[in-house]
Amino acid sequence: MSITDWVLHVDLDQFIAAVEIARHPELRGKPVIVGGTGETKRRAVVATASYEAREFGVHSGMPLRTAQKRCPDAVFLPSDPPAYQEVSERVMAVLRRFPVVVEVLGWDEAFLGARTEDPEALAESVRSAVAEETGLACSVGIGDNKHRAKLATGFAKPAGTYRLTRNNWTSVMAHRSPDALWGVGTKTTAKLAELGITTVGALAAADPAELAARFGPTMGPYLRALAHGAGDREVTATGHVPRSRSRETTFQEDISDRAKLCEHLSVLARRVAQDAELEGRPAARVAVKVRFAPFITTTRSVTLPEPTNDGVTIERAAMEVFDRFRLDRPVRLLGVRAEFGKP
DNA sequence: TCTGGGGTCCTAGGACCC
DNA sequence: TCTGGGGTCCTAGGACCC
Repeated sequence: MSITDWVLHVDLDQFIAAVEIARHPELRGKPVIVGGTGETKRRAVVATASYEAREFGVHSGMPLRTAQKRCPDAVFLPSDPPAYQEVSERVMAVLRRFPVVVEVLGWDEAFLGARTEDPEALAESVRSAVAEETGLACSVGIGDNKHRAKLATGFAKPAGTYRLTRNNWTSVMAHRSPDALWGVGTKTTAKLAELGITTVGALAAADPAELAARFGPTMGPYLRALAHGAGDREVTATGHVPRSRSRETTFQEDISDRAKLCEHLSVLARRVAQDAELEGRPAARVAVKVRFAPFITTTRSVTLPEPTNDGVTIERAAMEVFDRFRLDRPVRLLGVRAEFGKP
């Protein structure tokens, strides 16, 4: 009898939309789009669209305005993070009742580290327990590491299970575009295309030296390893220690007035200081982010003489950093981030 | 496609020191 | 002051993810 280590990736289907549908049952079967305040005229993007809305080409990250053009009959709802957080905690509690290690990835995702001979059976028990106790559907990817488990979930959706391991990696993945990999996006895919690499299979066979020359000594080999399906297999339940806390605001209308910007900056800085204090960790650096119209983003930062989460000090540091920006265009976003020192 | 908010990790250049 | 090599910190920016 052999006991095998498996990684399961549990991902709730259309999570935010599903929570809203659960509390507004009359919306079931309709295109539902959640994001911002729900007002489609405001600057905001889609957090989650229901499967019905996705039929119209609506997806996460799309401006609400665009979503409304594509799907004028959709129901638009405001985002309600505390509600999602609460449901998320209930789901995670269900997962923790299984004999597994649970590593939470976000509101709607978790890795499970499991010792079992039948991961499909475990996945099905998880799916039915979550459905029964929360009313939510989820999909489960089964893999021999986190990377493969995560990608497997994509093939499991909706409301299914899929197994991706070294045995079927090549047949499932080799022909796909590199951005199918977890950690490879459109930019890297475009750079790879310049090297003549347009598939996962080609990336797996690429010359490591050439990749290192293009992407650096760490990222180059890492990309090739990803294409082989390599990945971390360690699932840990220990909550992670945040590296930073930030707050940012996109203005409904661009602001040019310096005094108004300073007011916003001061509010943001104090909120960040509060967050840092709640975290119980002193900030070592303070960064200010300015997004100018049309969409030009720059960041400046400073190392504090001494780590602190004193609100006045953080606010003053943010102001000093802000002084270094040349405000030669209207500003659409301001942000403040506190970075914690190494523990 | 007039593009939110909250994060993480990597790279690279310059300063500074030995 | 015709000038090497390495280590580390600081800073800005890029890319990606949920």
